[in-house]
Amino acid sequence: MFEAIARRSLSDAVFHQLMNRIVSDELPAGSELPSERVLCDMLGVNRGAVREGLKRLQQAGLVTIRQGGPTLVEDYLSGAGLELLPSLLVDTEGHMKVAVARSIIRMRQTLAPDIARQAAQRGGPALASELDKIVERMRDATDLAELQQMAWDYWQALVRGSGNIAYRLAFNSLQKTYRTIWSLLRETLADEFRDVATLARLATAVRQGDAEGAAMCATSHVRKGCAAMNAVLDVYRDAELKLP
Amino acid sequence: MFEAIARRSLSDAVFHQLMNRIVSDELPAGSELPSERVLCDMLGVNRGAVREGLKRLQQAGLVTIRQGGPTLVEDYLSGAGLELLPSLLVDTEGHMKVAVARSIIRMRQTLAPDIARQAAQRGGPALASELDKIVERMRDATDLAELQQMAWDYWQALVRGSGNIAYRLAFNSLQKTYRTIWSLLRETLADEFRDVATLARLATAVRQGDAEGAAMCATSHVRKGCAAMNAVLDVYRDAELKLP
DNA sequence: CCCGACCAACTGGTATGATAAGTTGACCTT
DNA sequence: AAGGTCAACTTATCATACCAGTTGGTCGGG
Repeated sequence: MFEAIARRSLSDAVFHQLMNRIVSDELPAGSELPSERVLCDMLGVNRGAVREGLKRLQQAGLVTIRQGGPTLVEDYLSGAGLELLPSLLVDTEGHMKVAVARSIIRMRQTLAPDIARQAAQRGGPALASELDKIVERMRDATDLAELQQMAWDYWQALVRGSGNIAYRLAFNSLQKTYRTIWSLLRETLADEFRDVATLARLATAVRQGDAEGAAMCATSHVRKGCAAMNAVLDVYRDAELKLP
Repeated sequence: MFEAIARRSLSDAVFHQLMNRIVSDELPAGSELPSERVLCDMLGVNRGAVREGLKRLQQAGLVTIRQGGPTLVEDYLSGAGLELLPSLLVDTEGHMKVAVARSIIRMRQTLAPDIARQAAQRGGPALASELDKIVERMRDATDLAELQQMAWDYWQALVRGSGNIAYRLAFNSLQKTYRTIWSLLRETLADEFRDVATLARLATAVRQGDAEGAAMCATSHVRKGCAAMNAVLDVYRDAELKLP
């Protein structure tokens, strides 16, 4: 019903404003940022806030800071990591970039089977029980929003159970990205969420240590959602999709 | 011969010290950090430096900062993104975590074929020519270090050509990770680097738009390196590998 | 002419103080 | 017991110094 009041610090505001200007090519790669003191005047904040924002841009690989020289904008496609994905998917006006969305779908489609495979190899009955428990709750779910959250919990458990740290970190980055379009995904992926049967079969495969069976379950499960998502995106071919 | 003098700012030092203490569980999830002022005393730096470091920890998903309350350490396996991988792979004493290394190898093995597949679908002759050019230079290479760099350039071009933004960002994160063990990889992956023939076949598949052929080339190419790497890691089963 | 020393005017980096604003928990009132 | 009040924390912000590195010039000796 009620949602938390969003509060952002000044340095957050500095960071996001500059990041958005960079990813929108308003500040192209190779261009110079104004000096810290000038930025203070332009943004109307103190130097500490500007410095914190710039340091975070540097950490994100979007700029390089040199003492004595100007701060340079880097090519974010070459320097930034997966954590930039949420900002690339949705721009400041709330438009979703279709090309980015397709990229994410593809990555999910590629990783999901191997996550399931490795989970079956290393998860054991403990993981299988955990998955079964989530499946049970999904069977009883009435609300689609609940179902969506539980489907996510299922994958979170699977990734944890895979014991693959790289997958887990990538999954975290993807989660933050999904959250930006969470409500849109709810309707689009509804059929995938309701495909509890396949998730149950996947859990069984995990229990039996059937790696290839688990991978096949994962493949067929995410195929549903990927197809639905691509169908939605096809309507907007290479355009931008206005989010509600 | 000579290498650049590494200089790090105080806020960098603060960030890295705290990050290392968090990923080494010296500061476990749920624990509270000292207040900014106390940290200033303990670390012997000014508050600005501490604040910049803390803000970066927050951005990395390692802590949550609340005004009025203590700064809490988060579970980095649940909150951090792929950009944390370099810090997890090698600890402060220069020991490589074998489990992390295996995770990365697996991710590479999973993503590589689909990167090649998508590159073949979308790269076209322009990409193929670029790849051919790199292959030619690799054939002439004498130094293993040069070969390593060019092999990397090859994959960089392939990922760019795939047009998949998510892959590209993940690739950037992986690159920063590889760089931390660059010299170790040189010897271990030597056989993969010398397998220029398969890269040439992959380029041909890209030129012909043969997606599945490209994927198969990629699979067989990275299999060599992955096997070699796993063989090295097997010696150190679940232990840590001291880097030179 | 060239090269190096020098210097002034930038740049970011550090330090310190004061003030505002949010959180918490004890305590007191009703 | 529920709710209001307040003191003692915390982080957030601001302002102003000064330190340190880079840059680009001028200048003088080879």
